[in-house]
Order: sequence, then structure tokens, then C-alpha cells
Amino acid sequence: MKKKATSSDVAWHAGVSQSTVSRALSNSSQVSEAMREKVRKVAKELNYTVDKNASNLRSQHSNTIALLLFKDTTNNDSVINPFFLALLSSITNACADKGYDLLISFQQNSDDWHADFDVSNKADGLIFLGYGDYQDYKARIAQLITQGTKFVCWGAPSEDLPFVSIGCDNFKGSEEITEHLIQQGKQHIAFLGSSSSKAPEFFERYKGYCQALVNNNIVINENLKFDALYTEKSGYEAAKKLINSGERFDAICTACDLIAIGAMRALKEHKIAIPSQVAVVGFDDISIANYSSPPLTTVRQNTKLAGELLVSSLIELLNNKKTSIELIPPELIIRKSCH
Amino acid sequence: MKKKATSSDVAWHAGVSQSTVSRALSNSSQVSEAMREKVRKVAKELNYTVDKNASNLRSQHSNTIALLLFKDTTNNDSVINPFFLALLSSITNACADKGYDLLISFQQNSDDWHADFDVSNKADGLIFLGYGDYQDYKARIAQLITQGTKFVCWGAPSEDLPFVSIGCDNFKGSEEITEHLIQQGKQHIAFLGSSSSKAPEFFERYKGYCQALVNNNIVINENLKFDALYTEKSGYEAAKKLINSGERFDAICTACDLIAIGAMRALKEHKIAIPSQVAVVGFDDISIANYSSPPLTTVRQNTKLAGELLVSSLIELLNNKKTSIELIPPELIIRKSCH
DNA sequence: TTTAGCAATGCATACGTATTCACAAGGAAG
DNA sequence: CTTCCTTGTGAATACGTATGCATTGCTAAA
Repeated sequence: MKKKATSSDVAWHAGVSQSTVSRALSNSSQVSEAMREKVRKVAKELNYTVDKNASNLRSQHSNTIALLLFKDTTNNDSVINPFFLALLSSITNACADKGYDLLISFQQNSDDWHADFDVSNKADGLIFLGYGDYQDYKARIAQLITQGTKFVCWGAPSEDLPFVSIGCDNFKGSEEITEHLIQQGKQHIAFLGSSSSKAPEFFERYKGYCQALVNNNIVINENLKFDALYTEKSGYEAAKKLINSGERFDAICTACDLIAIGAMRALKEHKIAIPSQVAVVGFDDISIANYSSPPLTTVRQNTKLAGELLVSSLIELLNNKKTSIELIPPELIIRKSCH
Repeated sequence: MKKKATSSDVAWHAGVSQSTVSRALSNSSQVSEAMREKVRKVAKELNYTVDKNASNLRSQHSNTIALLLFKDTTNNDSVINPFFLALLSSITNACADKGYDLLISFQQNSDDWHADFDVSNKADGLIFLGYGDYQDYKARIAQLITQGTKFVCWGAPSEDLPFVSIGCDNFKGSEEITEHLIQQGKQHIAFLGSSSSKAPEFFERYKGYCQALVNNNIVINENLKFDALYTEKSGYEAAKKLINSGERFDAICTACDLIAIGAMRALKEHKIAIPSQVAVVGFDDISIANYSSPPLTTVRQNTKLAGELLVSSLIELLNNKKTSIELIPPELIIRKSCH
């Protein structure tokens, strides 16, 4: 196995100094175009590339971003919500565009927190992904802040938070889709999804749902509200409870698509027709939503934009620039599950 | 922003040398237990962690694996096949278990190939993911081999290939599911999926399908075979062709779930009942399969095992051990789309 | 013509660690 | 009491790069 070429090797072959090689390849303005070309040529011949470890060590930054994805802590073998995988994909591309490498780690629970990505200089900054239950991690996050670690979170954007967080306009999205249900003539609309502040975006969505009811002079019926987490199973169980409650309802508004999918499964089991008897709508627009039966009306979160925004905001932080909190506009996707 | 502590800082505070600190924290047997404890304590107080860049530079390996995911090259904005995302998730966990970091990159096309992960010492080894169309990358792969780069591929395992590749027993899986269709009384079974060698696993699946027909003395009808790629759209279009061909068929065997989903959409459009008129089966068992309408009978590839195997095989390669090619056993998942 | 200034390059060093070598203390074997 | 080996530690060095500083050659200003 041949030894890898170093910048000194390139320098020797090109008849210049190592410094010049380094400068030529990093597009320094200090080096002439002719020299740059010459060095590039030799480097190519020797199949040379800059050693990242040495480069990072010397320059004290890694040009790497670490992505921490928080999995549902309740059940271990849970599948990751496809929405986050879509976001992950978008972040990957955004990083590549900006010339950053991406290191990823899925956090099973709050114990094995690998946030030493930063302190061990593996990454310049962090991106957190998860249903914004950052309360559990409050202490850790405080530590990150005192350490001076740069990071951005996906979640419910808020001025109150001591860190940059980027997310969809959950309130508006939920308000719009609920309005749509009402326009379809639905009057008794249930809501499935946690309304606690543990999942801030779910709470925002609940508030949007309430706002739509208020706008249309519909009384909010607390008996039509059921908690649910981020899973199909949870949605199924919540819908069961709703059905068994005996309350009258003609539509279900859910906090995320997986809950909606689970709810539809429960409805089908009870031979309740969708949407003629009960309409169902989701939130996120994961790919399954388009293939469910019936295809799900939902609110699309623009994952492409979201990924780009997360990455660019983090990079701005890394450059010590001010970053404004950005709200991503939601988009209503009308399919067959609501009319 | 406080300066990060170095091993020399720890050494100074502990009243020992930097060498001892390094040895103590890397569990070297050369250092006494008492000393190790002492160093650990001081390190914790100073919030010290080993600087990865320096460590990697010195030891000449990165304890990092890079994952290259090849996206469908035909259409740019294509969603990644959920199957690979499941595999990605599993690989992530396996890497964490083994103490490796994971760097990921999605390859849009064959041009912007970032295989310099290896040569730039960012990663010790590579994992390739994609529908095994490695023909396009043959030249690059040859280069990797001559470079001595360590890598493993997901794909159709074969002794012929000059590299380690791990995959499902596509032949057997497809044979079994086709046998199942025949047991349900189906006699005119179509196959949707590329049969060219461009996607080796698809071809294996086609051969398994043929084998099942032969086993049951059913004549293989070439007119019931249609090409399709890895997408829902492609499956939809192939099914359209099949329907319009006028050929008689009572079942569709597909090379992957997305194709099956697309085929079911086409069948529904033509008011063809599933499975009473035409049964449909898939391959992969992506999460959508369970939520489609009707839920899809398919062959599950054990992604958890696959991820673990990919990672452990690669690590064996890194340690210069021989690695045997492993076949992952397929598992039949019976749902409603076939009886 | 002299001098100041700029552009392009080389020299030397430091980033923080792992590891080789040397060395001291102590115990075992003779 | 030597001699030898073991155990634990420190000193010194190298990994490959980026960058401050010095140096050179050259042009423009005085």
C-alpha cells in the first residue's frame, strides 16, 4: 500500500515550498495564477488531497456539522418519523452545497448524549432534530450555551428560547387546514395530538385548530381532544378512545401524519367511511400521506427550505453573525381524506 | 469564550506528564490504576476531551466511517427510497455501538463523487448504498481498489465482484413470494422491474420469480415482463403498459415495494380489484407497505441485521481480516394485497 | 537615481496528540 | 551484594498542515 502524498511531496515535485502548495490549493490570493495551476497539476498527478486531520488541527476548525437526531425515547425500536428523514436528506444536500461535511448520530435517549462532538473538535456546530421536546435536555442545553457551543434546533421557533430555533408556522398551518375542514361543512372536529407544552409544535398546532374554530364561531369541545404522540400506534389508540367516547364528530384534525394514519386505521376497523362520515387531516406531508387510503389531506412543511435554513443559520452562527429566527410557511395539500 | 483544555493542561493539574495523561485516558496497560483514576478525575474537572483532529493526525486513522448513498440519477428531485433510509438508520446505530463516527453524503450523480473521504483521511472506510448499479462506477471503484481504500457495498452479493458486498438473498425471497402467489391459485403472474443487469438485485429477483414458475410447471410468458425502476411513478407506468397490453394476468410480482405501490395505483384507476382480480406483491417491506391500500404482501429485508453486518464487515476489513460475503435471509410478510 | 511599496514566495513554527525511547525504582534470582 | 527483569513514568519527537514573518524581485513614485 503506497504512502499517501503530502503537501511536501507536491512541493518537492513542483520545485516550490510547502507553504506555497498550501496557499495555492486553498485559493489564497497571495499566490499567482500560474503557480496555482502548476501546483494543481502536480497535486493531481500525485493524487494528493489535503489531509483533513492535519488541516483541521492547524486551523482549529473542522468544516464539519454534526446532526443529532432525537429518537422517540418511549419505545426503543421505534421507526424514525419519515418527516425527519426527509429533513435529514435536505440537510445533507445543504451541507454539501456549503462545503461542510455532515456527521450524524441518532440519540436513543437522553443518557447517551454525544454532545462531545463539539468539545472534541469533531464538529464546528450542531443541528438538533426532534419533536421539540427540548425540556428534557434543558440542563444539557444550558451547558452547551455556557461552553459557547454553536447550535441550531428544529422546532417551534420562539423569541423566548435562548438559542436559535427554526421551524414551520405550525399555528397558521393548523388554522388553515381546520378552516378547510369547516368549509367542507364539518362542525364537530376532534383533535388528536399532545396539547401539553412537552411538544411545543403540537401545542402550536392545537392552538391553530382552536383559532379556526373561534373564527367560525364553533364552540371548542374539550371532550374531542385526545393526547397522542408521534406514532401511528398512538394515533390509532387515540382514535379508539375518541370513537368509544360516544362523542359526536365528523372530522379529525391531527398533530401529525402518523397520528392521522393510525386514526384512519381505527376508523376503518369501525367501518366508519372516510371522508364521507369522518374526514381526517394530518400535518407534515410525509411520503406515506400520498399513498394512504384514502390519500391524506395535510399541511406540507417545506423540508428542502427547512434544511437549507438550518444549515445556513448555523454557518452564520459559526461566523459570529446575528441570526434571525425564521418561520417556514406551511402549505395546504388537499387530497381525498377530507371531501 | 474559554480556551479548551488540552492534555498538557490536565497533566499540569495532575502533576504528571502529558504522556501519562494520554496513556491513562486511552486505557493503556502501562499506567497504574491509581494514576488512571487520578487523571480521569482531573480531566473531568477541566471538562477535557481528546481532540479528535490531533488524535487522528497522530495515529493516522479517524475512527470514522463514511456512508455514500447513491440517489437515483435519472430524476434529480427524487425522494430517496425509504428502504435505504431504514438501512441508514440501522448503520448509524451500528456505528455508534462500535465506537465509530458516521459521515454521510448523498450522491446526486456520478460526477460529483466525493470519494476523497478516504484519501483525505476523513474516514477510515466507506459504505456504499444504492440499488447496485455499480457498473456506472466501475472505473471509480477500480481506482478505489488500487488506492487500497477499504469499502463495502450494499447490493447483490457475488463471489465475482472484486469487493465485499452484502445483501439480501434476493433470489430466494422472490422465489418464495412467487410460490405464495401460486399457492393462492394465481397462474398468470406478471413481473414489473428491470431485468437488465444494471440493477443486479432486480435481476436476481426476476430469476427467483422465474424459478418459482418453473417449479410449478408454469410457462414463463415474456409478454408479462415489464421494466421498471425504483420509483412509484415507474411502477405506475409499467402497470399501465401491462394493462394496456391486453395480456391476461391475475397477479403482479414486483421488484420493489415502490413499484408495487405504483402498480396498485394504476390498477385502482382501472377499477381492477386487489387482490380478488389481481394480486400484488412487493419487495423490501418499507414502512409504506403496511399502510398502503390494501396493505402490501412483501419480502422483508432485515435492515437491522444488514446495517450491523455492513459495519462489522467494514471494520474487519479495516483490521485487515478476511471477510466472508454474507447473505441476509429474506422473510415473507403476508398482508392483504395477495389473498 | 533613489526609495518606498507591493506581489510572490520561502522559512520556521505551532496546532494537540500518540508513541518510541530512556530511565528510575524496586523486586527476584543468583 | 550484584545482576537482571518488570513496572511505571517522563522526555522528546513526528503526524501534515496553515500562517506570521522575513525575504526577494520588481514597479511606481519622488
